[in-house]
Amino acid sequence: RRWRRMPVARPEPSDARVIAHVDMDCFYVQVEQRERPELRGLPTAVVQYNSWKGGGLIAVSYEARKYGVKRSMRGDEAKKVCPQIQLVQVPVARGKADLNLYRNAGSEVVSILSRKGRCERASIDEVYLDLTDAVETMLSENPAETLEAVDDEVLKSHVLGPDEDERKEVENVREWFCRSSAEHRDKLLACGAIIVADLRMQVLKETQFTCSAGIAHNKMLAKLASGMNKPAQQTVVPFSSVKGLLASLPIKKMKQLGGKLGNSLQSDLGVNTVGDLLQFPEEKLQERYGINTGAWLWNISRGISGDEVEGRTLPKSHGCGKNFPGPQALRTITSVQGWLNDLCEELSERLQSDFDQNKRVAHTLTLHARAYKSDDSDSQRKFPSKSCPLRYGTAKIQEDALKLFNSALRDFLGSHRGETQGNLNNGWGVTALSVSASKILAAPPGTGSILRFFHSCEPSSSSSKQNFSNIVQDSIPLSPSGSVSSSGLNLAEPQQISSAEEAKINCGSPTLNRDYQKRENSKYKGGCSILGFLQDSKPSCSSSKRECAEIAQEALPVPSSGIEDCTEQNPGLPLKRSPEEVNRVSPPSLDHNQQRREMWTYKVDEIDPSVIDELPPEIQEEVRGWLRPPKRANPVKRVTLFTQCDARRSRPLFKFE
DNA sequence: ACGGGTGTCACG
DNA sequence: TCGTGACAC
Repeated sequence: RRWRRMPVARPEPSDARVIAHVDMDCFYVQVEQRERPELRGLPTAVVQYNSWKGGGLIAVSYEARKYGVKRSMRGDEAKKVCPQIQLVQVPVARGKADLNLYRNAGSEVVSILSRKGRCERASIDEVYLDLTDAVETMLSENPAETLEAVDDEVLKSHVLGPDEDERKEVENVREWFCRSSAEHRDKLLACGAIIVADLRMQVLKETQFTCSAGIAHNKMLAKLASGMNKPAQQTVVPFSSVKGLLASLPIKKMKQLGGKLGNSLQSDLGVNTVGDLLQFPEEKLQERYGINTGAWLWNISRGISGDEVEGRTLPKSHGCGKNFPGPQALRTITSVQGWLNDLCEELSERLQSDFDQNKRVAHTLTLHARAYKSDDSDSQRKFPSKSCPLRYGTAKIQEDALKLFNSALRDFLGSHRGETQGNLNNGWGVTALSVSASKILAAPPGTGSILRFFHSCEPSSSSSKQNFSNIVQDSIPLSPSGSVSSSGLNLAEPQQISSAEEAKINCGSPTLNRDYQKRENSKYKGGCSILGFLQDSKPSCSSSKRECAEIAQEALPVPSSGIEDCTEQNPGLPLKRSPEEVNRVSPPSLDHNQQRREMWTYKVDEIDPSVIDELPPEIQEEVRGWLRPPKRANPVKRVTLFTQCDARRSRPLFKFE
């Protein structure tokens, strides 16, 4: 048995750190209660999809918990145990739950919590803070007076005592701080507690949300502590209390041990508490669970965890997905395509807003699905994930996602006698679909102007029947080399499955019920269609368009898809250049990545410096790093693009060869 | 046929 | 590298 996914053991830093974990209280409920204040104080739960058994609960207020309402109950069950419960539905968009409201609320909180110290967004409603520096300066500047000046509210914390059973707690941090036996480490935590209490108060004032927090010397203990006194309270774990705390702590309460590994520890080793783990020598644990996991287990049983707080307030990926349980399973390419289009549309919007807000672009598109095949006994067989370079623009993403799906479906069905034609299939059904965008990096400076430029060219309404570019795109034959993505996948459509439906794609009319099976594909809209059009432009298009296409290819930090590489359809234009011809700008960390280097082709010395100022501070720093010592390129002829749509600027933003 | 939808990470 | 699996909320 291999144990994957366990964190790698890292040595604890020599100096004591002050780490906080902040956890929003029943977050989705609070967000909904802020929207509808009349729900405040009432037993409330947030449900999604309430038509089947009242929907599934995903957040439960503390008032409702008193009645025994639990997460993962059905709405109907909740009504039984708590008839007066207020059930609020998650917003629905494009036929699926839309969590943007909560994501945005989470961002509000992060922006406040990140004011002090390094901040890691651990999930939509959880944050880790490294307050070591803040505490050290606080302690060095005014040791004792700080505490005098501090509001009493801010001094309220639960402080775990050293005794295992008798959880003697101190409520007032000042007393605890000033007690004679106080160690330096404890004073650090006390200051941390004050900072955290203050931050939580700011969160409450500015967002109306309450949260709970844990303050300790590492992430693991801070996380453990944040859940010990909820809601709206905070808990400190002094060093001297760690042993006693862990000794009696059920192993499954520890993060990462709530699943199979925790089960194995219980049933295979008879370990029920973290303390029980102490008996096992590191080698024994490594023998059974592997070097890394074994070492990690040995460490956490002693309260040792060196994981750093990553300074990251933004997500590393965006995904959209939906399940189609049981009878709802999708059984035709057409219905899959319909849903894929919806999912991709949402993803595209989220990518656009990530770009607008954070100046970041994603580089990889991945499709995941679950499917069954009834003919084979193996009912829930493994449906492979597939990925490809991500091209911006809704229509592009939709197109690529469908190709990924078809490619994966072919693998899934295997070399099988799958005489799948039309909408009839060999008993396959898709029970889950999702698309995600990853490898999100800072956009090269000026990308925004380019995107805006193309955006202004595009029709304002994305919901109108904008089939022009789709017709163009659909009519483009895949070149032999274009059908193979850079990752080596053959994404050519399985003709026997989809060609019939593909032909009908543009004839559909919108439906209200999203029943993609009965009606032909309802929506196959052009999103960023001009950009797509330009990227796909063929020799037949006008020369000015070809120029634009080239600009798009060259300037956007977005790979032209490996699926169909239109550069080969633009003969005579200098689309490909060797690295020696231009100074290419790319993040130093990716210097080894040949593929990515070829996508970014700015002349370092010709980037308008003012665009850098538009970037968020964290990204500015990175970008400035790329801009240092510009080496002189050989003189070349150039094409200059003036961005007419950017009225603020009179200078050309870019010059291209 | 279901906690759903998202997100992160280690590993081969 | 990509794809998988595990885990969490």
